[in-house]
Amino acid sequence: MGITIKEIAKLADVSKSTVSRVINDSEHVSDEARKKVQQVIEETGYIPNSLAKDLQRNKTNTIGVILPKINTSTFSSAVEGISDTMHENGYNILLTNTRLNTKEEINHLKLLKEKRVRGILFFATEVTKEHIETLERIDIPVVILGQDTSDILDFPCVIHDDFVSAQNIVGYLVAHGHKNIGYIGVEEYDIAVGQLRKKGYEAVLTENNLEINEEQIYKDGFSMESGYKGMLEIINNSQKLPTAIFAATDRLAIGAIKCLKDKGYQVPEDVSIVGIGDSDISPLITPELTTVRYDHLQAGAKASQILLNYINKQEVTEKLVMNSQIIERESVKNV
Amino acid sequence: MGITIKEIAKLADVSKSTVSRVINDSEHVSDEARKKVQQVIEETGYIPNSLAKDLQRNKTNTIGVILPKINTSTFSSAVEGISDTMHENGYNILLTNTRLNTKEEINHLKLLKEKRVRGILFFATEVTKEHIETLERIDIPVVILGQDTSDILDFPCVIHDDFVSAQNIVGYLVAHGHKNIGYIGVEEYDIAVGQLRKKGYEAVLTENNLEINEEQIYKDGFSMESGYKGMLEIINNSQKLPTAIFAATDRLAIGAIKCLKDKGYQVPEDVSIVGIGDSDISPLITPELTTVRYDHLQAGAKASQILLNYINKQEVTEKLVMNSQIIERESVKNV
DNA sequence: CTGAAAGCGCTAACAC
DNA sequence: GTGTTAGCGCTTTCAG
Repeated sequence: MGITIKEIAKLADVSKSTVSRVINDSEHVSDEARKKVQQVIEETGYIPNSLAKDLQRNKTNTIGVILPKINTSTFSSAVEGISDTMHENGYNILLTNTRLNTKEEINHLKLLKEKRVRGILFFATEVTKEHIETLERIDIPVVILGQDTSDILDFPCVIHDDFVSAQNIVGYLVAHGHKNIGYIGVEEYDIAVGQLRKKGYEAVLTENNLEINEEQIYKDGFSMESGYKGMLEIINNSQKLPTAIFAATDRLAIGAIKCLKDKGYQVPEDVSIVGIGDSDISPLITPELTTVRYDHLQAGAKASQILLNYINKQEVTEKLVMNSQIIERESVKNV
Repeated sequence: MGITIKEIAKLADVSKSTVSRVINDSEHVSDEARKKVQQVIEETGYIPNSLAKDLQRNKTNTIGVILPKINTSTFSSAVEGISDTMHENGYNILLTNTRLNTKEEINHLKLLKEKRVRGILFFATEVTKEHIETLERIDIPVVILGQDTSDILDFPCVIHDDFVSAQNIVGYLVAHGHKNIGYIGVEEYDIAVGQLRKKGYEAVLTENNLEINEEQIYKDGFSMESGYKGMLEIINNSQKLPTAIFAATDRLAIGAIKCLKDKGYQVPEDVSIVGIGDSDISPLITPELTTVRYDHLQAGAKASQILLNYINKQEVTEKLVMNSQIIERESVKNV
């Protein structure tokens, strides 16, 4: 059963209250009593039960984190950032992984409420009516990461500006003389990655009076394989191969590069490629990938800070747009 | 404050017990009562407080995970595996990150005890007397990952056989004709990575009557930069460049490759390189890295299963050695 | 400075 | 089938 405060009290010949006081570093305890209690604690190896404490206090020091996947550099970096700043502030992290199953998110939200977490960091993909309803009901500070929910939800969010990033990097391609640019992205249920990045791409093409060629647009999942398959489709379906490809994520870009190599094309000599995200792999592949850097660790840290402020009823940034920058490497050539 | 079981009881015009029964899917509740209670719960959005429940039951369904870093493919994959199998079995994960600070481990252990986690998955690096003492005192099922603690600790562990893996991959180098093989590793306070892998390397050289050349041995941290620096040192200090390098981890190997390239050497034409770990980056770099595959996701899953058995007082594998295999890619040439 | 007592929200006998 | 009761281990008034 484990030893309790009551037994410590008995052994130290004081009351529970006194033991509680020394545990919680309260003043108003005589040195003598404190010493005795500490000694007993030391001897017995007593470790207080925070369930009881949290119940009584009606608050925990646990932060819930909901993410769709963990073994990916985006999320694990963000979690590292979260973990850093939460640890510094005395909070622990309860991790829940929806494994890309959006339906599960609602359950995870409820689970975290059951645990009475003090706040939630929610890596959102899509946000349905049911999400909104649950989020509002649970009455826990939440910060949304990765999706701009500022006009549908009354919670702070921290995002990268996907539309602008896509514009920038596609603009970079245009500036390098590319006029025929293909697109490999993900399904559009994902607002940030699926829709915004595609729209940024389209905006730049339209702006520059370049043709948007449907058979050079491909959308599927997030995996490297999707990137590979996308590139393959574009190769097979194109009358004329695009001179450049904008991939919505680095991972996709890497898959595409692999495909091009397999098919005997050279990157960037035959086809230039860019991505978004600056995955840790990107500088290591050949050619090193030109991309847009998103600092996920920093995003995690910032989001944590916002959540902390929220919890402490301080002023809160409603929408933090992380800035991003183009990282020029080797996968684009002038044309 | 949140709504409680008591209020649900009142609204549904039944007792707390009945509400508790329907929440916990107990039989012995009339359909009528159940329906009424469920309706009230639905209407109010009531979500039970698991702190109270866990306190009363004297058990939680959360598992503590202690790791030294999260944004690395080794750990995030392991956590993915853990998360998968724990989720399937109705457990949640409390993550604690020591950020490579070994001294912190003891505190994290205590913290998890406070939270009364049901079991702990502990990614160990070194295991000191204090560790042992704490581990034994907290009286919680623990499974150790990454270090063979079978003769000092009475807890199950799951490991990769680092000695044998190192032997195998260095043997592979020897089989390809290499006689002058350098080593880039990590400090030896880390038993598995620092000591065992080095010993495996030395064993093979000795066995084959090859010279162990101290200026071609370098030890430092785990980062890519360490690999780079290590390679640089070896280049600078060697009378004659080794024909092959065994790096204790893929990350180190990748750093070393980068250095070689920067210095104008070709891999594997000038120097062959191998690593251990099969990081997800390894097949993507140029040249693709020949290495030993460790399946960390699987290791996480297996360790979880062992922990679960331990918790349920079923029989437990005391020491699970995950097998590993050489993945032949492009970074080694015959000499 | 210290102890007694009440109670956090819930479960689990035990009666009815 | 259902309600009553007694805590789980702790904090927190409130007296003394």
